[in-house]
Amino acid sequence: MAKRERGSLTRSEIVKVALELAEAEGGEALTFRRLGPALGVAPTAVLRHFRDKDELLLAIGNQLLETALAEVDPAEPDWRERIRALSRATRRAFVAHPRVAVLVATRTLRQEAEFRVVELILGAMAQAGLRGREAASLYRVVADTLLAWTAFEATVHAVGLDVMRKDGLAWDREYVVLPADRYPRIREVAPYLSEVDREDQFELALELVLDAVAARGSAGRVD
Amino acid sequence: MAKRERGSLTRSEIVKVALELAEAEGGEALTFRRLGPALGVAPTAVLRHFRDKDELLLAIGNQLLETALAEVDPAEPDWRERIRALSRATRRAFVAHPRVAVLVATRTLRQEAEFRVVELILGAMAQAGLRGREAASLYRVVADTLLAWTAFEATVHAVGLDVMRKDGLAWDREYVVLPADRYPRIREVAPYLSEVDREDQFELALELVLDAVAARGSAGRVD
DNA sequence: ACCTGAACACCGTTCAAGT
DNA sequence: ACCTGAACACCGTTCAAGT
Repeated sequence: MAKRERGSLTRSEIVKVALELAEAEGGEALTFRRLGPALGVAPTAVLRHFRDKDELLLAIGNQLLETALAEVDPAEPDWRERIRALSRATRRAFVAHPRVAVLVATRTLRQEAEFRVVELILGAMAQAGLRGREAASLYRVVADTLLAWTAFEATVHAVGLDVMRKDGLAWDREYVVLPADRYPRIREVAPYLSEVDREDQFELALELVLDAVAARGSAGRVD
Repeated sequence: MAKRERGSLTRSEIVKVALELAEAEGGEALTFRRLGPALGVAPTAVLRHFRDKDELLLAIGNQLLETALAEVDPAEPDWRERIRALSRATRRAFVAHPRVAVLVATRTLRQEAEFRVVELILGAMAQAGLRGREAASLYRVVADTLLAWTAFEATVHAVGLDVMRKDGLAWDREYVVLPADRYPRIREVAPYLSEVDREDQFELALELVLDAVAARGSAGRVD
């Protein structure tokens, strides 16, 4: 534990170390009592910078989104490509920190980075030709699809790391052994389920939504 | 606390009371120390029926899915309608117990009811004309879309109940107040965001996926 | 076989006290 | 202003003991 000068503890360093701690030792290791010492400080010192644990969690989520946003070129002229870039970057950022991602992916962050993401998606909707009510509706489909898939993928990866937990998606090892007479379809498709590429799935779900946006927006398109 | 005979504590009663307790007092009230007395029993007695808290949680999730499945008519001949019925029933079951739903919606349950859901969706894929690898791929899009939206909606409702928490999706109250120069699109669309009907959104996302399934399956359709 | 009660090893958060 | 240390009110889980 490095010695610490008095004013040297910052929110951003706490977030960074918390992220590392949770990723290295698992989400359940993310406690003030372990985080303090990891920062070279008393467990309660962190509470001088974050009101409570939830505020720390949301800040960590914001950090993941910031990382994703940094990879997106806002000058990219094609709105579909802009959404793809955002989606892939978000997926990468969250999957790179799966154990933390599962803790924050389903949360509404209400932080800077989230607003920027919303603005980016809404900008794409507008360029696709969507306005008002319809823009809001399709925005939600896009945003929630991104959010949902990201959360899902993060869960899969986190579970892969936490070999201890009984949770999981080991279709090949578990589902194949089910009684074939009661679950004939699962039996049939099980070998393919285990080899489905998650990145391809993510792209596919994304394209379905973008197709819908394009179809509905084509009347008023600006490009 | 009703007096209890010795062998009278069952898994199904524990699940039922746990569901009620969590729904009435919030997810964080779902502890063995509170659940025991609610059942008229010592806190640790529940551990005689569930290995640990996680096993109890998965059993609660299974219970929600059972409720949903009971509403689906497996004899419905139209595969799209079967998926719609399943999706709506799942949505209803989870939204009816939002505080519990957020705890279990993103989990892989590996219980009876989950297998039945998978089998049902895969059956629909087969009837749509999808086989093997493609059936597996589109199954995942359908299942994950259902799962993700259910989790999302449950979160929104749970947050609505937990007025205490800072979390939420109060677009109308919060986002409108953002600096318009930095977030012009949010400013424009904010009023519509708050009035988007979630059930419609759910249906829309679902239809997009069903359209994709129908398009890819039309070659080998069985009907 | 099923349940209890004490004990163990943890939590987040508050708050008076230190520097 | 920032940090510490003790204290408070909780957790899940284990285990010897009871019936």
